[in-house]
Amino acid sequence: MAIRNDDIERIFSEVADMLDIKGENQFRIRSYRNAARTVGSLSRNVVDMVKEQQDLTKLPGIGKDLAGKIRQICQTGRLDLLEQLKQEMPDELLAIMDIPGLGPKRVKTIYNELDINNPEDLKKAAQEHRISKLPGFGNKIEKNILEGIAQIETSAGQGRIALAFAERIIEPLCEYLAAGQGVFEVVQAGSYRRRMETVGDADILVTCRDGADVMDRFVGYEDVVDVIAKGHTKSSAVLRGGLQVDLRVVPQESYGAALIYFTGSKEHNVAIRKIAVEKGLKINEYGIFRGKRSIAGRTEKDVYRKIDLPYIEPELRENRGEIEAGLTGRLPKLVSMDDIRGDLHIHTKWSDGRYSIEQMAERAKQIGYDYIGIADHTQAVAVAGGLKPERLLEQLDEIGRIRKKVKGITILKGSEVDILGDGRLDLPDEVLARLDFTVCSIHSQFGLSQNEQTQRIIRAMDNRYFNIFAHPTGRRLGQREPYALDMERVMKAAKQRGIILELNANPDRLDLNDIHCRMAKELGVKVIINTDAHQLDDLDYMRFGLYQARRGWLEAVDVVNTRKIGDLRKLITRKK
DNA sequence: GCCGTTTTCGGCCCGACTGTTTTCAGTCG
Repeated sequence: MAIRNDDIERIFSEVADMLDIKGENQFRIRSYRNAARTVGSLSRNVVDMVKEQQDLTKLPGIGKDLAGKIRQICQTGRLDLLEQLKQEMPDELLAIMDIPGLGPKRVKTIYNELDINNPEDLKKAAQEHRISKLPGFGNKIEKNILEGIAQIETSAGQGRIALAFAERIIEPLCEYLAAGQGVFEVVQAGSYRRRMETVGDADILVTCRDGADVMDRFVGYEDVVDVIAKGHTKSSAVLRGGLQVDLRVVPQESYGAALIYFTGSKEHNVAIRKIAVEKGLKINEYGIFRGKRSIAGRTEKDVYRKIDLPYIEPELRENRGEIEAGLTGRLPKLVSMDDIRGDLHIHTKWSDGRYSIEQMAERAKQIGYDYIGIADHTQAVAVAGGLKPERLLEQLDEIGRIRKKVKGITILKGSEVDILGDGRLDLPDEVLARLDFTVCSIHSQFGLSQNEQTQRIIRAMDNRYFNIFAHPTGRRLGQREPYALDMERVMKAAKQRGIILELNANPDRLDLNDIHCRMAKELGVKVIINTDAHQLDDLDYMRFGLYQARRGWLEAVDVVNTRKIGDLRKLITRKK
């Protein structure tokens, strides 16, 4: 089985957790956690880097020892150290660590004193009040453990929620808070502001006259079902539906510093604090300090400037090289909505869309686009009403008529052509030749092996009418895992053939992900952000695609639907 | 375990809240 980067990430993070329970050196543990993250956010396959005998110690946080361990995992699929740790303690203990309020120390105590190593036994012990008798434990902790277990049991498999869904919960809460007496500013921070594809909890920052008032108002919100913590400056509550909200009240002069702190990521913050320390400064959520004197804090920009960094866009704050880029003036100028001129993956009533070609075109015109591309399904996707070649040709004639009617926007004739199991395209070449462009995609046989799937895709790309590879991994957030494919090989094949990769902006897909976008940029593969709209409002999904593109460091030059129609046409015309 | 114009040792980000304790450890972000 091919080892993926996230396999290595998981192994290292399990090692870190187990070393933590053992009470090992905190900094050694941190090294494993850092390494897990480094590998997890890498835009290249580590397995390939090992095969090519690249120097892994060039990676941040990877030294000689961890490089050796990575090689071992890549070559054998396992890590001796982890196996050894599993001999020393049951790995079910890691499940207990997931319970809120239980960290390594308490888990260790529970395990040593009561020989409990799984959530079921723990639940039983708590019900029998054996936990509260342990040293350092009490009734409250015991009660919290039971609630935590219950929470995990009910929300099992739920976890993080999609960004678009979080938006519908967080925005109304912010409006509610902003309407409170004496409130100056309410701003969303956290992973939501960094526009991560999923959000684990909401982080909201408030400046106001009186913190206690805001906290009272917060816990009084109609959707609050549980208050986890409530202080003068910081409170946490759970909303109906399970989303946890952390609210922080900060003084206005600390607004920028707090926004940085609360936006994260944690890793970004650690990195900038480290730079501050090297300069004899200290950054916390109240400002940036020399000794006890605050030297900045009102705006984010001020704080960054004091450590010689330019403003860093929230989407970049993952400690994936943005700090080094900032220090050397190489930060990307991220693509934005103003750059987008069109959308080339639009469905209509002709297949499984809900509106007519004309309606979709009119809406696109309202948005301000220069062009759109109609791309309905082909016959193989029968459940979606895929078009047979004759029907598609009729549709092309219809688009010809609509072009005369709807002025001020170019309507391109396209098709979402199904990639068949053997790598053929679902339309004969003579029909493909009549199209302005194709988006090609997979809707069947998700279960092929990585090698088979990759070959299938590359074989399809050999067809000279293959322009855009749509929703490349086929994942649906929280519903369907991506099919197995070697993204690096696929991208290299796309690059050779002048094929564009789609970043599908549908919030359930967001496919490519951020790391893939970065990979495309580094390999020189062009990306197109399409909404895959099936109805009018879906056209507004473009912003979610943009968020993801920005997280992947993409600039307008990397994204083809920022081009004028003439330049776009050139990019989707392949050499014969 | 990593890292280095204070390099091969001695550092490694910072603070709030909770619960148990009576001055602080543990957890979290």
